[in-house]
Amino acid sequence: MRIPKETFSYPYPHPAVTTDVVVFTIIAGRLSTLLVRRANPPHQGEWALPGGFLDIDEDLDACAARELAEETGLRGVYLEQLYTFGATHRDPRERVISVTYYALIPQDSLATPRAASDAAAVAWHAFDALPPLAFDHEQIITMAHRRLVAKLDYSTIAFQFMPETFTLSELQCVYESLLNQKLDKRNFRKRILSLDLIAETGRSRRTGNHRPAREYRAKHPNTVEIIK
Amino acid sequence: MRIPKETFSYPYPHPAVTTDVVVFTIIAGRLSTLLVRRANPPHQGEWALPGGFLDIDEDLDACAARELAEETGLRGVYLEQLYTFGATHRDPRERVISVTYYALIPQDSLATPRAASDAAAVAWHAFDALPPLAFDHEQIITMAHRRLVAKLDYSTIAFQFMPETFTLSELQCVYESLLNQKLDKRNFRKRILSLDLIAETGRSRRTGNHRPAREYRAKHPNTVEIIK
DNA sequence: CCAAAAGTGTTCACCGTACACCCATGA
DNA sequence: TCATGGGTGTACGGTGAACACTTTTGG
Repeated sequence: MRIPKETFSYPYPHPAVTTDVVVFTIIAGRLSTLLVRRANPPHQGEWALPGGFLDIDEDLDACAARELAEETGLRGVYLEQLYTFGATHRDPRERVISVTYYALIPQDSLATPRAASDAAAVAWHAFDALPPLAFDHEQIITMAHRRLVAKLDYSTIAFQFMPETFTLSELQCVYESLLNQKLDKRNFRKRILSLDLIAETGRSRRTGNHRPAREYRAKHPNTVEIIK
Repeated sequence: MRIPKETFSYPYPHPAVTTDVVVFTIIAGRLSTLLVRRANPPHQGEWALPGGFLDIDEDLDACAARELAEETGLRGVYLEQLYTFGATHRDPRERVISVTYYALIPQDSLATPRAASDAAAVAWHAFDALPPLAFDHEQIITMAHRRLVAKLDYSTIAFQFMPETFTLSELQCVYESLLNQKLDKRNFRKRILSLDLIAETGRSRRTGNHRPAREYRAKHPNTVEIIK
């Protein structure tokens, strides 16, 4: 028995629209990205960005947030539109316009990626050891990384990688991972504290055979401020 | 006699995709934007950004460049993707995703805007005296302006407003229009010359009852460099 | 008492800012 | 000779970069 398929008709051709999300976090001190292994053609078996088709009555931001939630279970994280990719043959099936986003999630958060229906697997990959990627997704990740690094020194975007409480050494470690260089401890602390954006919790962290570190929290955890 | 209309069908609904372009220039020392008066509903008779539907086999950048050329006759000008707007009811006809761009064209260039088929009129409007705009186009222009101003102090984007040759006073005037504040002449010249991005042509401009100004040209007229 | 990371100040070079007068030309 | 915009140098303060030792804890 054949079920008659519903179709949607237009007087001129329409492209498909998707959102794809570059999800960054820091795992064991290394910048990492969430990738899904494609279950279906095209590019079956290759790694790709999480993403999917826009529902016809869904806002773009909502679509990206939904894709992110489906893959990681996380809600309320930092999500920002990156760029829109629309080269004519970037997807062999049909014309696809991809509105891309990037998301930052706190380091070592219990983000347990779960494979969605159309993915064979989901996994974190270190940014400096990415596998070959489907479609134009390598280009997208490269652009996301450049944007992230650029925002480091005129915004407080790095705080989005921190859990509720953290130490200055942990924060410095995040900056060092992103910039891929060592920073001077005294200058770093001076600069961060002068921003007046974090406060001591009064507690301290004991994490080994050494002096405990003071614990801090962001004063405005849900906002990214532009500096200067 | 009825001509049978061709239609295009899809198994799930597709949004329409347009590009809209915020065209900036400087006219008589004032930042100005190109607007078209809509000939058809919706928002008939209101001012809107130039733009139109993406051809199914046309790259996004090409679509924006084509719209720009159709309205102004200009080719090869600076064009950069701005943001993608896709709120569900931003267009009452159907779901429309707008990939927006902004363009910068040299001041007082002979850009003779000509009304395209779907526009009743085309005109330059001073940025600080814009009329009410159709759709969400005011929001788009506001974002374009913020981006432009932000890029002023970490890139050489302002050179895109200059014709082939120009004087330092003209360049300073462009900065002052965009920043909406007066700048110190000596500091401005020192800063610009230290970038080593412009060269004297050897000629000078005589434009009144006063000392003629030295004429300069950009060393790399078609590139926007990031400073620092 | 030893190992390991936390915490702390000063010096210097460079850059952005403030500021006022002479120059070349046309009328 | 006068009106008009073109063209020039210096002094100061603030910010970013370089740099080494003491403190606190657990084992």
